[in-house]
Amino acid sequence: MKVRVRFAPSPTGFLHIGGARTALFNWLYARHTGGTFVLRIEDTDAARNTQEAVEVILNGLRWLGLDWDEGPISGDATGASKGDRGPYFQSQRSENYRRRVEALLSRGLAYEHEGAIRFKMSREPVVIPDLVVGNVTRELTDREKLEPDFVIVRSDGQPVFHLVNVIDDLEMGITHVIRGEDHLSNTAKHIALFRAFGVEPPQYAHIPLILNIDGTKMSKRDKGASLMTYVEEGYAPEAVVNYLCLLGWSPKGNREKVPIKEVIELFDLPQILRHNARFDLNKLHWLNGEYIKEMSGDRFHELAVHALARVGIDTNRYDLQYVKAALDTCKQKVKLFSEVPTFADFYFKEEIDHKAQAAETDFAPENKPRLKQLRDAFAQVAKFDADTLNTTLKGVAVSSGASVGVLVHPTRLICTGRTVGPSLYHLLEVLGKERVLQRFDRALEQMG
RNA sequence: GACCCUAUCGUCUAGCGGUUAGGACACUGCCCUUUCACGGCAGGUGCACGGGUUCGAUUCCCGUUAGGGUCGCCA
Repeated sequence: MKVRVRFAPSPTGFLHIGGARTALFNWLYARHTGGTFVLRIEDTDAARNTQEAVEVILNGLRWLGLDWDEGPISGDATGASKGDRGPYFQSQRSENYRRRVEALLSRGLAYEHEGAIRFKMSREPVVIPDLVVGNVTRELTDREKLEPDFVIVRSDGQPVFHLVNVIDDLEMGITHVIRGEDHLSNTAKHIALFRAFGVEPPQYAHIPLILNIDGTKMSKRDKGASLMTYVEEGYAPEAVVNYLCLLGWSPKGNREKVPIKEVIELFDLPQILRHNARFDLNKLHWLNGEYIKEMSGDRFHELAVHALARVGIDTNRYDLQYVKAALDTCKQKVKLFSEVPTFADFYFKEEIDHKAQAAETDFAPENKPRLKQLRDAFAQVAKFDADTLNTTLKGVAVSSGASVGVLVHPTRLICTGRTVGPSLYHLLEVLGKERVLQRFDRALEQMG
């Protein structure tokens, strides 16, 4: 039987990083088995769910590169979708639910109570076969012993999650339910419901949760809980996906950076770890740097320009070759696109603000004659390239009796305003003689 | 309160009865480089605790502790 898995998020206005990981594992399993990945929107809470909230999810999945074979095409619940098992929005499936509830009612498996409809739940322990956790025997809690039956349709006529989730999985032919471990206990209800509908439940695989680095639950309020954080902070999607794969699963062989194609080949449900994992931003950061180093210059360029635009730097005002050359000096240096501005903003500013603390020492009075000499030497060079500038600066150091460092640091500060950045001589070359001399003149003037 | 899941360096993990317990991130030195980063070398830190089973337990079983989850007319 062909594998059919699904990701069934509720459009709350953001995509939780844990949800993204659940989507990823479903997608991986579908791709690994040659199965079908279905996207279903659980928008039963009409008041809260908006089209924009659905778009957030769709865009998040697209950003990650998790394409779905069936499901919505846009956030419009009544719009077109792909696949023949729709609708893929629960808000459009009321008739299916109504029919199913009628069937339960007529067979005496559900009953009305205070305007709501309750399902007659098994009083016996339910065994949950789970591909990750193993067989779990779920007994009733003391509270459930008081009242084992549970509401499937509210008194206002709205069906509840447990009901619609099961009906949809059943009608959409879902073969494997891969979801967060927070659903493990509730699975007893789902299994009972499937049987009430006369079918055996799908296979279950409950994956461990992602916790904060301190081991606490990651809630909506925690920084980093939303996938958008990583989009905005300048992470590359392939790095985020790779990192997420490493949480609760391992490619073995002491490997960390693994191309998604290989993950698809290696991935399988039984190897998923059973314990929760903490989200380690340090490792993601490192991994992101690895992906940046290997990405094409064009892709780096595109994402870096975007990062600069985010802080108000419009690179379009500059010559394309200049922008490319400038960004090339940063590619091997940054680990995050949000770091690009601090490495490259000086290329795109006419006036440089010098970091005050560094200026105190670098712009000391005794440095001024040496820097003036360096400025004039730079003005004389025939070819304004890194090698020439390197030898020129060293020559000035010798003739002025200063150490190279005494010239290097102020030069960096004069031209970039910062104490860290790209390789000095290369950055000078890219800036060009005109800008460099301008910046020297202005700084010399400020030194009084 | 009840029920369920889990437990290897600070973090992610390899391990599936006998290993000097391996790797990665992070951290600390040194080298390279007169910025930062990369790279190279070196280093410290771990099988939660207590009982079993076994010739032998990180590995199997039980308990304790700790963490997480669930018991909604939320999803």
